[in-house]
Amino acid sequence: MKNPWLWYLGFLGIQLDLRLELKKRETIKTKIKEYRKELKITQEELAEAVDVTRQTIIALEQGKYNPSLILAYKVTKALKREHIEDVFEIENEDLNS
Amino acid sequence: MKNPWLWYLGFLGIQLDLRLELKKRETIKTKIKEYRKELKITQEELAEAVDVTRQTIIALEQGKYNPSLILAYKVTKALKREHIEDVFEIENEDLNS
DNA sequence: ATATAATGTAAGAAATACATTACATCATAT
DNA sequence: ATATGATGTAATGTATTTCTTACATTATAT
Repeated sequence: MKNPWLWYLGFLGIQLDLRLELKKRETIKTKIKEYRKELKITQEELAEAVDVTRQTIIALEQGKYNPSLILAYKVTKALKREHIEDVFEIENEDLNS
Repeated sequence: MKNPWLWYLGFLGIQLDLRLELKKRETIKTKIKEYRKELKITQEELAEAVDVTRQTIIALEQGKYNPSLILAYKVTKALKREHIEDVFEIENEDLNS
């Protein structure tokens, strides 16, 4: 990399990459943790109730991914909520992922 | 396969396999097609609106898979419905998949 | 202070949602 | 009767969810 302009372009590229990465991985805010604590159940118990691993619950609580509809529904019911949207807050920001 | 009992067991196994296969792939009834026709839009138009391919819309209309939450949400809004559950009817049968 | 329960992190394998391409069928209009 | 638009099927590839295993950290109780 001799040419500093090319180098700079590369740098911009990396920045863009990081932003896209954030945009993709970021949000899908959920109230799972909040509601789970209200019900005084552990991650493990919730996991068993909806038939996934504890890792999956952790990832969901941290908004790390976009769950399948059925899983979102099961979690909603396990947390005694009526609508999926009560637990998973989907915002316009998420809508370009 | 000389022993007919073994053969029969194998046969039962295949039957079970087929049933499980159905159970997995089957349902997730949706009203996508119904609501889409009400709005007089084509599969292609809906696909563009929610930013997936037409193949994906076809698969969803046929209940061929369990969409991601965000996709389910986008489709719900594109069809002018309030709740995801209005469009995707998740039933107890689906809950062991 | 230390054992134990609960939560978090990481990395790789497995399953499946979704994309892509190409072609087939069906309906409707001309 | 045939062109055209809308819908359906199939096969293969890519991306992301979910599982598995193992270990690290934090909270709680004794």
